[in-house]
Amino acid sequence: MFNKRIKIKELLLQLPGQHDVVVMGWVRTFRNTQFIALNDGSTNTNLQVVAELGRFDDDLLKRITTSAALKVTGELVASQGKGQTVELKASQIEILGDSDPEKYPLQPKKHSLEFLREIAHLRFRTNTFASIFRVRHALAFAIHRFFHDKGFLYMHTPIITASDAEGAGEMFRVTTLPFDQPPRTEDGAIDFSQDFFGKSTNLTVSGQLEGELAATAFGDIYTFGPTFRAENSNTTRHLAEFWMIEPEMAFHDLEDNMNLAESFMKSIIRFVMDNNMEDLVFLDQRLLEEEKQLPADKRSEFGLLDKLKMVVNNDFERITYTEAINILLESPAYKKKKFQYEVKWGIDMQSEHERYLVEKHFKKPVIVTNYPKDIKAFYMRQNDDGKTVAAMDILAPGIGEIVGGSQREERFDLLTQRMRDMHISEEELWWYLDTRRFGTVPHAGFGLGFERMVLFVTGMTNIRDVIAFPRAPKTADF
RNA sequence: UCCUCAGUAGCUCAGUUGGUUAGAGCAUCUGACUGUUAAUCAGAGGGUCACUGGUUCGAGUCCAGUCUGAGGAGCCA
Repeated sequence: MFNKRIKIKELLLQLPGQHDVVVMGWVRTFRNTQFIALNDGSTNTNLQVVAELGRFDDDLLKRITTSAALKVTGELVASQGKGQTVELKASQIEILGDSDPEKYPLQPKKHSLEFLREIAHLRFRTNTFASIFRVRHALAFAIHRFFHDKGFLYMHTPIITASDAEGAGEMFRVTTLPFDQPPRTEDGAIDFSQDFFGKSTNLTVSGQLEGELAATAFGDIYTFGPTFRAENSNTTRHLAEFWMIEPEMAFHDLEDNMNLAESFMKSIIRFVMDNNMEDLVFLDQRLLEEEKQLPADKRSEFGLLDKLKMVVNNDFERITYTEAINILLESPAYKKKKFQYEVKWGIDMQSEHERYLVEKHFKKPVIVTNYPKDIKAFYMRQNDDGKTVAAMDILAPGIGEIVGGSQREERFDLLTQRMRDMHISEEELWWYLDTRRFGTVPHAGFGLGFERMVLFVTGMTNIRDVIAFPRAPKTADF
């Protein structure tokens, strides 16, 4: 029977005097053969368990080592010590699972994030990662709540797809064909008609096209699922397997889209501030400590909490691509030739340009709209100027692009023309084009990289630290 | 994939111009102490200096290649 157990987060709120309290958790430290710091993952605040001298056998005390799992029964009493108001005076201590101190790699001290990445299966037992993953959970929950409250339908779009026309990068192939001796057609090509699905298939790079199908029946839908990109990207903000949120709304234009994206981001950040303040305070302090190591000019201008408050309480800056280029052209950075890459209308902005806009010029999230059509995807709605499309990217300080979206091209002729220009097969996407054949409507949507959002809210800087078991080039452990 | 930097004890790191037996703090183990807060004090054990090859009388140190990691860039969310 484990259900008498009370979680430490809940117990710490209670008044002293209760008897027969049962807690279970893992030992963080055991000080002075008397004081056990016990953690059960419900909060970073440890419960101090007091094993009074002489009350327990030496054999038992020796087994109370870092990360051993314990069941403790006792009385909640006011603490005589300074670090806590209440503590648990143990009457019974049971070792549920031993932890060999010679082999257990975590110590009660600061570890580097690089080292913890190598032992990702144990890093949840550190305060930093416990806070990150509680915040990650809260964000995921807040996302579902936000859309549910607005009457959106949660769609599960396929993970295996036969379409390679989504145009969002390299894909992972899915096949059951033997890779050493695949069947061949007469002209020597691999014969996918003999493969499991009877055609060439891949892991999805986006659920958007399927999302549009659902949106043109339900009105408002969203997807929230895993996404796979086989790009050889070795950066702090790319993964081969990541989670993406893709809302798609019928009867929405670009402005509706921006309004939704902005209120969405603010709403989920506010939810975390309302429900996980302890974790945010911890992460705020962690960031402050970490940045003390950096030279003054490399430090963030604001602390984590200040940054989040600012985002929630202020409107995002909204500018067009053309305005963005003009700001860059008139910037001191440009005049002093600080940019490595050329700035002129028509370029795909580089990281340094986006950084300048967000971190130097506006110092808050920026929504850039109406990009040149030549640098954007085929499905984005063409503007009347003939040069730009109704796209919008939200750029966040320290992260870069966090949201990418657009109003979709709902006009059949313009869409198919664009597909021909960009050599995208109309035959293969016949089902997608059907939405434009039968009751087409203005609609819009966006994609938000979930891990990038978690980075932003936790103040972490490497995306591999905000997903439990990161998949990236040469990395698929655990 | 490209550029830069790094790889020395379980962890974090020092190691001089190439020169005898490679060091420190923390962790671990042993003992002491006991209202501690990453407890403290004393002692002990712990190393294929990433790997392969080369230069040299002699390589942790110099050179080449490989692997791994970090930061930046590209691709993007």
